[in-house]
Amino acid sequence: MTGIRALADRLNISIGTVSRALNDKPGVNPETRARVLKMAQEIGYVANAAGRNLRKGRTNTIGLMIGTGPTALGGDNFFMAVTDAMQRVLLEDGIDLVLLPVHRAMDPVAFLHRTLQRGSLDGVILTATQVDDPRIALMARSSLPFMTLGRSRTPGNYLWMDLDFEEGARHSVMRLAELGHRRIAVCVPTGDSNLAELYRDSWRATMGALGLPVTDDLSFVDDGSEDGGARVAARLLAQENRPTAILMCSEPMTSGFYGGLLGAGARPGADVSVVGFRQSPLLRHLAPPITCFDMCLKTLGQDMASAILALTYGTGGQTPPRSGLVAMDYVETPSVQAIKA
Amino acid sequence: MTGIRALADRLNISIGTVSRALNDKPGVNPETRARVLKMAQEIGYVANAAGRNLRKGRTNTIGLMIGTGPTALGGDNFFMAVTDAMQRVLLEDGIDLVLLPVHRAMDPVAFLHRTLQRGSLDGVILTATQVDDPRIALMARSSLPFMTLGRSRTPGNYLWMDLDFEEGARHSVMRLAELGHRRIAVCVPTGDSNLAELYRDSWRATMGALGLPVTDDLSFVDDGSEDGGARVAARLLAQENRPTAILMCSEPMTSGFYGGLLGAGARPGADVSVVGFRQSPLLRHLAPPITCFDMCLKTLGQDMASAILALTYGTGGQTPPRSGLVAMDYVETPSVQAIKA
DNA sequence: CGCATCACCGTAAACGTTTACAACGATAGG
DNA sequence: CCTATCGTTGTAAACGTTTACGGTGATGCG
Repeated sequence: MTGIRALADRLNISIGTVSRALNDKPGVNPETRARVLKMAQEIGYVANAAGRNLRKGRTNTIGLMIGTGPTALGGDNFFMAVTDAMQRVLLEDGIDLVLLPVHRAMDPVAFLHRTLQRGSLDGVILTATQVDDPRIALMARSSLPFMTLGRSRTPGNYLWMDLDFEEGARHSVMRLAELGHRRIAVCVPTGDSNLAELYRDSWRATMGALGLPVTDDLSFVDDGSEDGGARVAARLLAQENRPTAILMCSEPMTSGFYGGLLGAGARPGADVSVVGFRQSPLLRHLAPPITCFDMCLKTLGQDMASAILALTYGTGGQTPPRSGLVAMDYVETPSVQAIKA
Repeated sequence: MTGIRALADRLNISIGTVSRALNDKPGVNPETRARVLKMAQEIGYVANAAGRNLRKGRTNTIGLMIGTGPTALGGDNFFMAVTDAMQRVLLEDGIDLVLLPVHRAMDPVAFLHRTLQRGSLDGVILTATQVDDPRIALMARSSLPFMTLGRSRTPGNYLWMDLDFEEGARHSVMRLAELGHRRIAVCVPTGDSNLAELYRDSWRATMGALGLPVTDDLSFVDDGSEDGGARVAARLLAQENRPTAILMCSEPMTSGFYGGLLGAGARPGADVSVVGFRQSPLLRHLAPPITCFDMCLKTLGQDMASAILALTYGTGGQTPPRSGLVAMDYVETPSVQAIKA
């Protein structure tokens, strides 16, 4: 004798009434309801998850698919900051978050497919979206609510939220041009990250609009590690007609790039202006401090949590959440300096 | 018509046989089994989680209870490193990991109690154990397998794994004494963390054994932030009979302590020897580099995952996992220097 | 009084799976 | 031929909950 049965027996009423009382359904005597709630509190009854899930066809669980390793979105603890804020909102509604980590050897699509089939999720959040991401098509076919952190070029109208790094790249280039820079480089990690792709596209477009050169030797690519960043520094310094500024799109690479410059006797800021992407513990102690974007990851996480909640559990009443970009503030430091006339 | 029923109908056999075939139960014709598996693969059938959970009374899910915020164990991305390694092992057995984050305003015990009652977990891993942790008694009463990352003084024989920071403190003190230091301080964050408690106890015991002074002015406590570390530096420098060395037990505090020293014109290493705890991105760019312990978090995560798997799903055959400490390597840098004779 | 309405409650079906049990035909042994 | 055994399969109960449905007594109204 366990579960709701035990509770009902102890009160000498039926399990139906107990269930109605606990779930705030109409048609139960207020006095009876009070007795049920009191007894439930007393014996610490909580509805069994599997039974409820099976009957209601919903699990109160949202899946968060993340990549792992150095090339994960933003690297470092970007992810923790967003996740923490998300969980805080989800918990208020009693919704669990389960991590779906994708490691190098796994096929993300097959993994996601299996997970969907198990029916243990009410909704899904995809992160680390690729330029052309087959997971989006899979989700769309699945009829399960989902959204993405980051955009993809996969067509279809799904819900996404993203940081406005296109505006970030545009603003950085314009500011550097204002300071007299003409050879402004960009650096992205290898891989298929849509973030990197859009960032570089925006750099290219802005450079073109300003009549600045957009040549291959201004576009650096290496793996998204500190070593990769150091190699980029070496390659940049080796050019006879050096870029005077660079936009970095990866935190570890930014750190490594700094190290590469300093190791070769070049001064960040004075010799090569550097714009990073996100402030992070990894970069906080760079000297000079890195120019980068101040992004409110807490807001991003909260907004995403609210959005997936509305999408998944929302009654038709409220307005559906809209896709959108969250702005970032460009914070300039001596890592960006004017060209000496 | 959905689920296993659809699969059975398509093959014109009963759902019982299908289930037996999929679960490798004996008593099913090999040819039939092959047909079932093939068809399952073809239509992408995966057993519904809720149905299976309800029937089998197990959920293939392990809960990981974590603190959040700056005082979380090890701060920074210590947690991510361990979790990532854990998940990799769990995934191989098809076990999910669900995060149970505890925020400041929540009562961890009530939260854990509710979660247990829901019956959605097969096992639990507790982290950030307090000196006297009521969650351990709760788990022990629950008859659910559990283990902890970190020890507590709560009696009872439960399974735990931990980093051997007692040995770390002991080794650090002995090494500093060998270098001529006599006034060796220790710094821990405020709060009830058992890690900090044991660390300081070990410092005290080793100091005593070596006949070195153990006075209150050698024991610093402040909140576990960078600001807290900076305040400790100020207080230390203000003493007339300054400590010549200090053991730091928190990453952010170590970073702040460095900043405090440098801001006051004191040189880490030359003026005050500093031993950190863990190498991390936050500390990687300190100058001089910080002396600290090299701990293999990947191994720790894997060991913990294997242990909780054995404890939760293990057949009686294998030997039960044992509690234990994982060793750390003391890596000395110029942040620790000998006393000038 | 007869009937309809109402508030409240109990009953039982349903969710999708696993598994104990029964059933069946085939084979073997007496 | 009868029976026992074996291999394979079908049947149905069970897991714990939610909820549609029907039932019951009380109340209101004509």
